Amino acid sequence: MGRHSCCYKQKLRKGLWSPEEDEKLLNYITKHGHGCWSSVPKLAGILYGLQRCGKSCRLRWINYLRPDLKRGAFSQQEENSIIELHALLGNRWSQIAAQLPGRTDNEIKNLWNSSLKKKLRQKGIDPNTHQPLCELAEINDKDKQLPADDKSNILKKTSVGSNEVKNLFDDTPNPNSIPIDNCNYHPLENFTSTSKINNCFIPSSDHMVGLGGSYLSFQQLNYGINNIALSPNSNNNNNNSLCFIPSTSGSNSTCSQMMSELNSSTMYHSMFQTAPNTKHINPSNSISSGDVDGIQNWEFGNNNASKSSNGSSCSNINFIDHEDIKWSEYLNSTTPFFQQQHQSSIIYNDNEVKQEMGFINNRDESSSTTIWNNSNSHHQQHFEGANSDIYSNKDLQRFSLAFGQTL
DNA sequence: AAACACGGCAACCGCCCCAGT
DNA sequence: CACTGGGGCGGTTGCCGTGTT
Repeated sequence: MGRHSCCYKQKLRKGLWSPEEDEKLLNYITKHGHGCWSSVPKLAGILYGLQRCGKSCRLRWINYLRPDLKRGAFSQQEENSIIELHALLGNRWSQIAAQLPGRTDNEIKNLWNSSLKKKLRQKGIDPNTHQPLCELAEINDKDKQLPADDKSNILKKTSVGSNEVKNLFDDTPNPNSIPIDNCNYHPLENFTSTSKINNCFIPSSDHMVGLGGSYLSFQQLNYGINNIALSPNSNNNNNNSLCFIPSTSGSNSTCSQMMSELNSSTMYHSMFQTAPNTKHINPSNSISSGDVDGIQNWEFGNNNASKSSNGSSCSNINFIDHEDIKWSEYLNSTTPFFQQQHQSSIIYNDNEVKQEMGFINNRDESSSTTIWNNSNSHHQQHFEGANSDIYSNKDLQRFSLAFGQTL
């Protein structure tokens, strides 16, 4: 390709900017604005004798001269935010920078490459996947062992059934797994090579008065969702994001509240609203807004038998039948997670899910976003200004199976 | 004191996307 | 529809200061 056209000009300087050059560029942009960057060197060259190409001027302005830049070292909070955002967005430095006022993508990229990556590795976390290093090693080993046919048939193996579902909630070591010292986490074999979505963004139910539970249950989710956002990560096919968006048309205040919280969540916007290629999927038939309080009953299956949870009867609403929601057509062609067929009506109640999944909801901030990371340690990290739960890969896999039945 | 290693950082390079023609 | 140029982005390079041997 060669150098950019604007740099073919003769006598254009390269390398570090001198204070004099900074002053020339600053004076020019202060008085005239930058406008078309390619014209900056022409005009600034005439007016101030600046001998730089447009690209160089743009970079210098954005990364150094811009008046709204925050100087100095990154705070611990900023570092944490970068790590968390990187887990969601990958190497989309500009999008990460958009969430950190006064910081540039270049700055963040440098920090990541020089410091944060090492810190994560020291903690035993792979900086690319944000998963435990031992888990990754095991996944890779397993993938190498899988014959091609097995890989292509993995989804068939995960077709919904009580036993399979139960297995998904089983964290006990796989007897066939490769032992790794000091690693007590064993990935879910059926999903390791088909994971396409690494983040699942689920609105919180902190304000779900009367529904019980301080986290979003399947039934609540199922009731309130009529929109899905998928945010493919072009840089990392295994780090896509998915969001269940609550109904905005439902008559109940819970859904409105959830939507309001979603809209005020910077995390949500960074993941979906500002992310390129985000697809919002509106089902052709929205979910009817029935009596929320009526959805108290809920059946769940296990290896032995189905049983009912507490609550009154629930004859009208169980899971939304997948035929009522036309997500499946789309999702079938989007992510293997949702290629599962609607085969059973296994549903878990809140306590069952909470217990089985080991969620320990000890959030002490009423308005925070919580991330359960990929490990089974239930480590939580908090964001400000949001009120949502983000479940990542492993947990999403479990959710997905359950949702797969309804989609 | 000199050589070397390392980390932080600024800037460049190459590519992609998109609007205009 | 194809081409072109500008803007933007992520990867990479190389300089420089500091610490270590």
